[in-house]
Amino acid sequence: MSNTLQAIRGMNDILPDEAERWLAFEATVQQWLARYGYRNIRMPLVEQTALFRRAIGEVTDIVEKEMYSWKDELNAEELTLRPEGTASCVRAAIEHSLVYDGPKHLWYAGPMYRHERPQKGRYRQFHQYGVEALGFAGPDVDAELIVMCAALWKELGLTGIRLELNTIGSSEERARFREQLIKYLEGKVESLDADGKRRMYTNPLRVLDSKNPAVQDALRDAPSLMEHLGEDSLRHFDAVKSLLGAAGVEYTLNPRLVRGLDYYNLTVFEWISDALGAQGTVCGGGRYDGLFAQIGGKPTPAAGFAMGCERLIALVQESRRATNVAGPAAYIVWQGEGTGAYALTLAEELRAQGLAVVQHAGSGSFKSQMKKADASGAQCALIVGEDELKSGEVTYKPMRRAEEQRRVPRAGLAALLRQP
RNA sequence: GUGGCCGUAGCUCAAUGGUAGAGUCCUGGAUUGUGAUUCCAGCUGUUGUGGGUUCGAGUCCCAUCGGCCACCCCA
Repeated sequence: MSNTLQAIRGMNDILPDEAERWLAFEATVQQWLARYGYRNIRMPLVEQTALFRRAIGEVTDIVEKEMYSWKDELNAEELTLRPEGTASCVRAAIEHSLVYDGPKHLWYAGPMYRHERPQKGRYRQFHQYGVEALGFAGPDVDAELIVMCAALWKELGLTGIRLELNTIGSSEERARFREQLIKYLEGKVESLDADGKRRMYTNPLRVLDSKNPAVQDALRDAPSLMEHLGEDSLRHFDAVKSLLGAAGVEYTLNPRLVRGLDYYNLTVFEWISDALGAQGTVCGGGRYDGLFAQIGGKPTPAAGFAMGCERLIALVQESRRATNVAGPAAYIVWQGEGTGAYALTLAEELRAQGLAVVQHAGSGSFKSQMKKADASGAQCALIVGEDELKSGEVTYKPMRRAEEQRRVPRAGLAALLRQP
């Protein structure tokens, strides 16, 4: 394709058939958010690079190799296309003192950008819904966030999504554990793979998450984070677990779940499906009490999660038999001297009464117009010819049920079209 | 970023190294203004792109772009 332009790798066009599924999905999600009292916030797609470096962490995969960053020569600013939404959301909350008069429930949606090798369910531009509870310290919020996810899966008709849960304690507890872990890893250097060696000092907790069997073998006697947690952290986690139990939400504890962004503490979770291949995480989040202070705000507890639209819509599509999109109420077929204006005003009249009406556009024989009417999925064809024009009528021809066509006066058409 | 498989008509796919095809879609027709079935006819290609080997390349080789799968990572 030397001569033709195509979309950037990993950035997809969403064509009408699929876009309609997106609209249905988003309508469901937004109603669900409203029921939980979350309010919308919209942030720019571009932020200062420093925001993500500080929020997500210097040695995370996202910051190390996945960000679309560049220098805007016009203002000598280092900018980045957002790889996730939480950092922007918290930045906005600090900038506008959103939690000054109390905690806030917020949600946002939109594209995120990560320069990874594309794969099904993993794109360079992908879309998330993010849900953030800012200013709430208690475990009840963690539990509510998780419970509301479960409710959404149910509403979307999704089954087979499992919840993995863990606690990673406070940053102090993690720091102490980190030292112990590094000491342990130093004794096992020969058994680590390249990735493990690289991460040993920069991000040793992620070494625990390795899928390499040899590495896992070497980790058999590694110290566990859970044993390094203090009473407060354990109590918080117990409260989350017991609330989930009360709500009937099942989970599996995954002590190796540490998540890829540095800002998390205490509760972390992922919702995972096995129906999507290797990109099975459909939603992930947790508590991030340190983030506000980390990017220059007043210390403020917070928790949230993000879910991936592409992956969820793929699941919905798989689990639900294809719902046929409703066509317009009518397709106007017109032919003959002066019928164009008659058809146009008829269409506008019906639309003004809330009906979806497609008027045939362009040339085409009568037969081909009828074919288009059928292909549009319209409930009926409205035929306007010179005869109808003269008498001020319209020929009404139902297309989805066995019923004879008939001439009807223009006046009562809207009511007729509304009948099931 | 690493490794593997793949790329032919709008779509789904054929074609021993020897003339690029089918189905579908689309367009027109089967008595004047009637769709979805049927019948007839027609349109559709720089075989992703660029090189190379060969008398001859969709087919073999190299590069490149794109897709899929796994790793990695996460939504």
